[in-house]
Amino acid sequence: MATIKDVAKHAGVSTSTVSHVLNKTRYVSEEITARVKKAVEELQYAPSALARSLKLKHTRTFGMLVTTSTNPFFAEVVKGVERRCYEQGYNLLLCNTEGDLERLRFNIDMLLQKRVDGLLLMSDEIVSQNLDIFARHKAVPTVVMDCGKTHFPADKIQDNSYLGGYLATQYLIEKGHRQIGCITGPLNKPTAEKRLAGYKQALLDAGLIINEDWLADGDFECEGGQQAFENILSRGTLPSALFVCNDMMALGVINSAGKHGISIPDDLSIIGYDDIKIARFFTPSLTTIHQPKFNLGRKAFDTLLDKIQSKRENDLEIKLEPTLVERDSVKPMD
Amino acid sequence: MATIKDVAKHAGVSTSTVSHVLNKTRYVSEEITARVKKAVEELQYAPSALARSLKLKHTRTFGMLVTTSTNPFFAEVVKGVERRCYEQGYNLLLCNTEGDLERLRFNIDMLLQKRVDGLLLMSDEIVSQNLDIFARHKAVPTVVMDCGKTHFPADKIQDNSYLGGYLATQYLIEKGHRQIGCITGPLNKPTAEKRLAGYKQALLDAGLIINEDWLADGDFECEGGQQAFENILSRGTLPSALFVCNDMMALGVINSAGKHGISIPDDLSIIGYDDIKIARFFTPSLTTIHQPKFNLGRKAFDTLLDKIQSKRENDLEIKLEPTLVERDSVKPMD
DNA sequence: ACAATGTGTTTTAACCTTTAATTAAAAATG
DNA sequence: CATTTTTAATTAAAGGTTAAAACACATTGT
Repeated sequence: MATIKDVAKHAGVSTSTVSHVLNKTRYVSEEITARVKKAVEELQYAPSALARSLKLKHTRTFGMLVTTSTNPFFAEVVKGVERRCYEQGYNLLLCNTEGDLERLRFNIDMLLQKRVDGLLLMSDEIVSQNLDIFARHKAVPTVVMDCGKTHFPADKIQDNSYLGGYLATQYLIEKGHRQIGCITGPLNKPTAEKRLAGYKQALLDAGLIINEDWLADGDFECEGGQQAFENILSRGTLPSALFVCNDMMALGVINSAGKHGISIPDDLSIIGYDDIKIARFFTPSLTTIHQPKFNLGRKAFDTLLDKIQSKRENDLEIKLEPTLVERDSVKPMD
Repeated sequence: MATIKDVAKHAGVSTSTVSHVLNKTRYVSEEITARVKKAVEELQYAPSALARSLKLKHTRTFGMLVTTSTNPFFAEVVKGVERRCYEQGYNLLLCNTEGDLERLRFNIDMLLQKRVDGLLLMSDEIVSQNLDIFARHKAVPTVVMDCGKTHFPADKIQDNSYLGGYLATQYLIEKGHRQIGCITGPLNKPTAEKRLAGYKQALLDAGLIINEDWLADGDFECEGGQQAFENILSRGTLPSALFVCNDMMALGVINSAGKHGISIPDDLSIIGYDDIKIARFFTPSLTTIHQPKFNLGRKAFDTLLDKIQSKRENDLEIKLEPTLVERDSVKPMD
């Protein structure tokens, strides 16, 4: 591996000059520039980002923590930030926590030792967790991408799950439904809790009662949706519509309903949440609350970059609004 | 940010001693060890992986390139390698190519400048591409995770798509189907091509004819599956069964079939490929060819790690065999 | 003619580690 | 007790880069 020294020697100049022509960081005469470039070419020189970062005190690398990158929702957000990384010449170190707090700590520690320039946190476990880990390191610009408080300073991108929950339920009511159940996420997660709150408020505002028999909590995965649905099913009569708090669980309940001969939307209307890419390809196409996932990823990246470039001190709180997307899984009641 | 020097000064020892107690790389007396540890604690010292890597000439970081990490198949494989990374104390730099060759080159260059210890390539674009980029850098251990030849040395993990295609088609035949169509992936991709070849051979072996009307190619995404299906539909009579070359496209055709009032599996049997996690939650549950995705990711990581640790020179070729998983999307013909 | 200014390049220190070589002190040996 | 061996620590170089400071030389103004 050729180093900058080799190039310098080969071109008969100093390393400093080589550095300057490579980085265009000050004028170097035509002739020498040419000589250096030729040497670079001949030696197949590729600079060491390691040495560069050591000196420059930045790595052009962000670290990102997610609960599970296989979850389509997370996957789409991650892709949004990754795309932006590419556009801005950054790299992304991706870590899954899989709900393991130890893994979370370990990963953060590792990322900080690797001196990432910023941290993107989309892992519910963090919230309410007092991360001593952060104390060990210089404060790194951080953006956290779920609601809930943190014990450390960070920008926050909020998805307004409360509004989403309200919107979904309101839509069902508009369509004439009066018996509306809800399959929530794990209620210790702020997003899940807020969607439920939105649901309840919408019901309340419409003067409808909340039937506990039609409430069940899942795990934001297909399995959990299925189980929650079976749960509700086992308790007797079904509602006419169900607000399922994310699309993955909705997939689970559609599948489960099918097995019980319950037709969606004829026997039961369903509205989901997230609008993951495959939602429109469910059978029936899923009516759902759209989350601007790509934008969320983009915004998170941009906020981080801005914090670094502008040396902004205060912490931002950015709200992204959900919208309803109407497809075929909700039947109007007459 | 405290450095090792600060710790040394604070503990009244040399940096070298601090390094030794931190890395347990040689005996240091009880007393001094304690003093150093105390200093580390008090100064909240966290070593710089950057400086460390510069000296040690390894980064404990792998780079991974995929076409799109949102595709569940890729996502699951990525997660497999990421899990293994965590277990072995590595980090993963994830890059999407999104089919863009320029982006591929740029990313590889970046990863190599960052001095990743190894490269995992799961991006079809590479194949048949003569990547001059590699010449600029020291040969980095690489494993490529799709079939097809490469112009550079690398370990290969192969998924035996030919066998998978054969298995799928054979299964349909066993179930009594005689009119069997196929929706392929983009035929310039080796995996797509091989699955088709397996399909054809199975048909041939059973003495069945290949009806071109029942063949269409998609893009390995939902949309492509839909279009391909509409395509076949528009050509007249449907076959009784369809081998759809990945699960995402299968989702698309199930959705499309639903819209045309075609019932799966009563009117049309479908078998998919990949066995992505959500396949069992399709309606009906998708019969499909299981790919050991997690194992693929794991194997890829392990092969890379082994190459590095054992300094193996030759290139391995590892075959992972697909298996059939029977669910509800194929109806036996009587 | 000579100081002042400007230009293009080099020297050198710094970034933070690890580790081979070295030293100093203690322990063992004859 | 003098000498060798062992042990435990330190010194200093190396890893590959950047950039401030220094330098050498040419140009300009008076």
